Amino acid sequence: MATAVKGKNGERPEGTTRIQGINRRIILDAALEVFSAYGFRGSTIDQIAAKAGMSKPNLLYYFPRKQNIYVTVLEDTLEEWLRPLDDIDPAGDPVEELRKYITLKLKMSEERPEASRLFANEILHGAPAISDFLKGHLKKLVDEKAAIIRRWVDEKKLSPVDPYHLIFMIWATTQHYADFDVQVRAILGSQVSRPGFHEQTAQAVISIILNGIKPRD
Amino acid sequence: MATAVKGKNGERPEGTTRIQGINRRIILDAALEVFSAYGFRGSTIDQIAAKAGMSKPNLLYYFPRKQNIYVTVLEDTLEEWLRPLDDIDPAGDPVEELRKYITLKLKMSEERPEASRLFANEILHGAPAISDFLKGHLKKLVDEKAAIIRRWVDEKKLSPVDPYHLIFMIWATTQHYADFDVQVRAILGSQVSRPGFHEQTAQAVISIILNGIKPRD
DNA sequence: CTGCATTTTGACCAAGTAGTCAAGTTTTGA
DNA sequence: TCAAAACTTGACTACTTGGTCAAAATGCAG
Repeated sequence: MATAVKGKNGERPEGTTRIQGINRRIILDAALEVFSAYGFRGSTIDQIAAKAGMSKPNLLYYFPRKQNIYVTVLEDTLEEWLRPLDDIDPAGDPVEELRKYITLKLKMSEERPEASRLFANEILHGAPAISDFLKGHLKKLVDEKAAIIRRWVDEKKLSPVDPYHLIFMIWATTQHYADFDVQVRAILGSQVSRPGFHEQTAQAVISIILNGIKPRD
Repeated sequence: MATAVKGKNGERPEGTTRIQGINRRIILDAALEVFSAYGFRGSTIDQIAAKAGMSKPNLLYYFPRKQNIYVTVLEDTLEEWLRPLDDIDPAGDPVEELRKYITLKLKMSEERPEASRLFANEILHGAPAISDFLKGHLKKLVDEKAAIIRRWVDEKKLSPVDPYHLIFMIWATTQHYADFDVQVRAILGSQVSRPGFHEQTAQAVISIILNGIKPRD
C-alpha cells in the first residue's frame, strides 16, 4: 500500500499520488471540523467520513487509525497557530510589536475558531497527544520570546512585568473569543454579529493590556 | 422509588433518606473528577461508579441517566463559580473591588481546577446543557455588573474601558491557569510547584489589568 | 487497449458502554 | 423483633463504534 514510487509524479512528495493528496486534504479539513466540535472521544470516524463524503473504510485507507487523523490535524494546525509569536521582532518597538501580535491572534480566533478549539480541547484534557511538543518546541519558543520581553523591561521600554504571565494573558484573552464563543454570544447577543464588533474587541483588549504594560511617565 | 415520606426525617430535604444524601454526594464528587478530566462523551458510568466505590446499577439507582449526573454536577458547581462576581460591590472602591475579584477567581482556579475545566469543556462544545442558563441567569448577572463598571468609568474612577470585554478578560486570564494547566506547567516547569507561585501569578495578572484600567493622572 | 496498482466500499466482527432486571441484602420505624 | 422500604449487585441486552476484509471499481503507464 502507498508505494507509488514510479518515474514522474509531478511536484508531489515522494510516494504520494494525485488522489492521495486530494483526499488527505479533504479528510483533514473534515476532521478539523468534527474534532474541534466534539473532541477526540466525542467524534466518530463515521462522522468524519460523512463530512468528507467518503466511506469509512476508504477514510481508513488513508489514515489507518482514528489517532492518526487526530494527531495529523493537530500537528498541521499547531505550526500555523504559533507562527505569529515567532514573528515578534526584538528590534521593533515593544508596544507596537505586542499590538501587532494581539491583533493577529484575535484575527486568528475570529477566522479559525475551530483550530483554537481543537487545541483548547486537547490541552484541557491533559494534552496526551502533544505533551512532548509543549515541553519541547513550544517551551523553547516561549522562553525565547519571554527573554525578548524581559530585555524590553530592562531597557525601561515596558513597565516591570513578568513576561510569561503576559504571554499567558494574551493567549487566554485572545483565544477566549474562539473557545468560549457561545458564552460570549449568550452575553453580548446580537452585538457579536454586528459589523465592527471585532475591531471593537481588539480595541478594548489592546487598550487594557497595553496600558497595563506601557511605562508610566 | 425514593418515596420515604414518613414522619421524622431529621433535617433532610423532603423525600430523601440519610443514605441518599451520603451517596449522592459521593457520586457527584466522583463525577466532577471524571467529567472534568474526560468530558461528557469521554467519561463512562463505570468509571464514575468505580471512583465512587459502588456498582454501576447502584449508581444508576440514584441517577437514572448519565445526563442526569452530568447536569447535576454542572448546576451545583455553576452557582459556586459565579458567586464572586455577584459579590462585587458597587459602593466599594473600583480598583479594590476588581483586585478582590481577580484574586478570588485565581484562588478558585488554583483550588478547584476541575470545576473550571468542567465548564470550559461544556462551553467549548457549545454548552448544550446550559445554554439557557447562559442566556438567562448569567447574562442578567453580567449585565448588572457591567452597568456598575460602566458607572465607575463615567465617574472617572476607571479609564474608559468596555466593561464586557474587561469581564471576559478577567475570566479568560484567571481560568487559563486551571484550564490550560498542563501548558502552563510545560512552559514554566518546576516553578509552578514552588511556594509563592500563585502569589506571583496574582501579582502579575493584577498588575497588568489594574494598571491597564486605572485612570491616568 | 491492457494489465497492474491504486482506490473504493458493503458486509462484517469485536470491544466497549448505557441502561435493565430480578433477586438478594441492609436499614428502619414501630 | 420483624416486615416493609430502601439499597445493592451480578448477569444481561441493545446499540454504538473502531477497525478488518475480500472483492469490485477506477486510474494510469506503456
